[in-house]
Amino acid sequence: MVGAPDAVRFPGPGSVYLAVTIKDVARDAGVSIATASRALNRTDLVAAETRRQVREAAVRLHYTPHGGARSLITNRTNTIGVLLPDLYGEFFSEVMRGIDQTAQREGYQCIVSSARHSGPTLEAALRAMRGRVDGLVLMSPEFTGELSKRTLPGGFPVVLLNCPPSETPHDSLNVENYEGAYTMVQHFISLGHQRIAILNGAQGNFDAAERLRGYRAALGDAGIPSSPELIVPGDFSEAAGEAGALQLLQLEERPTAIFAANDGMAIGALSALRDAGVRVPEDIAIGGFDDIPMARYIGPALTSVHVDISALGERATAALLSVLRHPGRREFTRETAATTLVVRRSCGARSPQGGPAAR
Amino acid sequence: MVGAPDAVRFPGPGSVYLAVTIKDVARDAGVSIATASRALNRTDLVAAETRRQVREAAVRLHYTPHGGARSLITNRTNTIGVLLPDLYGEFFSEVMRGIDQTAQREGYQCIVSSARHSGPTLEAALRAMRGRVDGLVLMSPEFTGELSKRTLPGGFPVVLLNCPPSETPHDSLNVENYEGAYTMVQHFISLGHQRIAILNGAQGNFDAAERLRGYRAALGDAGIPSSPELIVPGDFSEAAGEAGALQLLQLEERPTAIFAANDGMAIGALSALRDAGVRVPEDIAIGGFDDIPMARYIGPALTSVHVDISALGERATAALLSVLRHPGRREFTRETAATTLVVRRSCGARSPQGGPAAR
DNA sequence: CGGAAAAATGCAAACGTTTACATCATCCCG
DNA sequence: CGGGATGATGTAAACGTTTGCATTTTTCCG
Repeated sequence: MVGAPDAVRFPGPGSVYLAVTIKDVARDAGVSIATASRALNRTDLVAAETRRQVREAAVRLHYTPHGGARSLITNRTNTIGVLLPDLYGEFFSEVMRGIDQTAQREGYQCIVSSARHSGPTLEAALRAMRGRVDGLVLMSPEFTGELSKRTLPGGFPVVLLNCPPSETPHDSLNVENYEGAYTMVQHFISLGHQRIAILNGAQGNFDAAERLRGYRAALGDAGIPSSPELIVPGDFSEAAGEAGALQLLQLEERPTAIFAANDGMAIGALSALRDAGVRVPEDIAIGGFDDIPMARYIGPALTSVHVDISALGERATAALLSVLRHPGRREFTRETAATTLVVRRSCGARSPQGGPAAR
Repeated sequence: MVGAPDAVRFPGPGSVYLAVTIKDVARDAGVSIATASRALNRTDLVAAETRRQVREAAVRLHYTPHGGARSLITNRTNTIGVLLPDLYGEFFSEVMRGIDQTAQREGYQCIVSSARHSGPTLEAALRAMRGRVDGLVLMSPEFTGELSKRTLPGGFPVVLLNCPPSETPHDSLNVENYEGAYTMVQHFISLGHQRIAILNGAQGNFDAAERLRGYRAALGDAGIPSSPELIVPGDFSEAAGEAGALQLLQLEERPTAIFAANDGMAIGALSALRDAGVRVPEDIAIGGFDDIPMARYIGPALTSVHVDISALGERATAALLSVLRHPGRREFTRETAATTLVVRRSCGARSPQGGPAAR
């Protein structure tokens, strides 16, 4: 151990601790900066003994490469940005799990930011990330092609997750919302239900719109007229589910089944019905969407449209990493994630199977 | 609009899109780099007209400052690192929400990483973040002072969230696990319960250990002998709660109350009891810990030890930012987050109040 | 032992910023 | 009209890396 690092980085409002640079390591190991760099990275270009010394010095001095400086020269940050609409509930925690897992496995970090839905904030978040990330996983049901033009440098690698389809040059991955909702409602119909309500998702939300479309189509195809009072607005929150269910209970002619556009609202609705003394599924059947891990544990166990949520994150990230690795390619993929109906007690089907095993 | 950017950054395995630098902006606006930089940052040093031109050029060219280059010279990244033990469930999503919200409000980004619990991976994650962040929020029930020594440069700003207490020079914030558990069990006792079981958290987890300690103390102080078969191991998952409850049902003398060390396990236990035809709270009372947002919506509504989860993230982040802003200071704070018992139906108390209003 | 090839290492440029300092233009006041 | 103060802008150094190229050292073979 030769000398102390030569520079004590001072209270620039960021940090106080003494910054040890590769220069310090080099000096300590008695080699040049270049050799130190090589010894720490592609180990084949340097003599074994030298490498050992450099490594030891690095450990001893607690050397940390300065990510910024490195990315400056290599033109890559090894970081992906993740932009989520908001960080509520189990759904997003699952998506993040998939993203982070995949990114980490491939040696990437994640910068995550959740945008309150307004356009300007989304834009601000996007701006703040540019220059710090190699690519973006963007999950925003309000994302438009126009916004893309305005905020993303042309050709910047982006994967759109659950965004409205647009003609923008990006890869995309979408849940089969329409199909899932259709199947769920069809299932209700096959059980004999005719009066089926929907707790709708947030206004202007693409997923919500698609699920509503599936609901309508299933009714239409079965020749069941849809009645407006059975379509109640919501926002994906438990509270909205509760409120929506109460509203439906007020109707002269109550629905016999309720399709909630996500599990959170289904759970809220279940709670409201329980409080009101309405039996599920005997009096009213309930179905949700997403099949969050908890769905199987609540009472009664929730019938839901299963989405492999963490796989969503994994696939989006994998797609992004693939773009990062093969930058020449200019084909834009449009993937979809299939859904499966998981029948449990809440819908009143006679012999509920378990559905996909829980994680 | 004068010219195209002079450099097309090429497929360094990171990115393809053409990188526009401040140099391009300067040329386009007909000024020097320095003036461009000033116009984009501290606006007072430059003539109004010049500023306008530079700004326009920046917008027109989709200029993005290179975060790395900037941090190189300013010695701050405006980014904080967040290290979470794992990304399961609503708890972490809530914590993240608090962290991200606070960070964003103060102009900081978050790099988040979840570490599988083994020591080496935690260390790797820590290493990967160094040099990219100004400070760290570290949530790891396995974090030890020894590990700190080995991985963190001396004086690096870190806030420990729910970590085992240690003598390391860092700020820390801990939930009052002991007190919360004590209160919960005491509540059971006040309701007349004598045979109270606990579904314990993960082995080696500090929070879990503290909650168990509170459980034991409450029993001891009430003169109730604790019996080993009422202490069942778990890991904070719903599945573990289910399994644990089943195990308790096998006992010759069943418990009359179950304290689950977190809400996830409580929900798993509820599910098991429901399937077994055991009524809650009449036959067995149940209490949880954390009071995740969903706790009030499940059936029966879950009595739980309320923790303001997102506030946990907020406070930790605020503490970190405060350190970043006042680097001279060498006092290390040890904050605790109080808990409150929220009585709902699952514990069988006669007149459950609502507890803190749900968000 | 000589010399060429191979291996190891060093030198220096470059990455995109910010900023201290120097320079230049402008203004104001005597 | 002169000159100092002020304001606007430019020049260049520095931040910590990586890497092409030059240089030195080692190895190997005849």
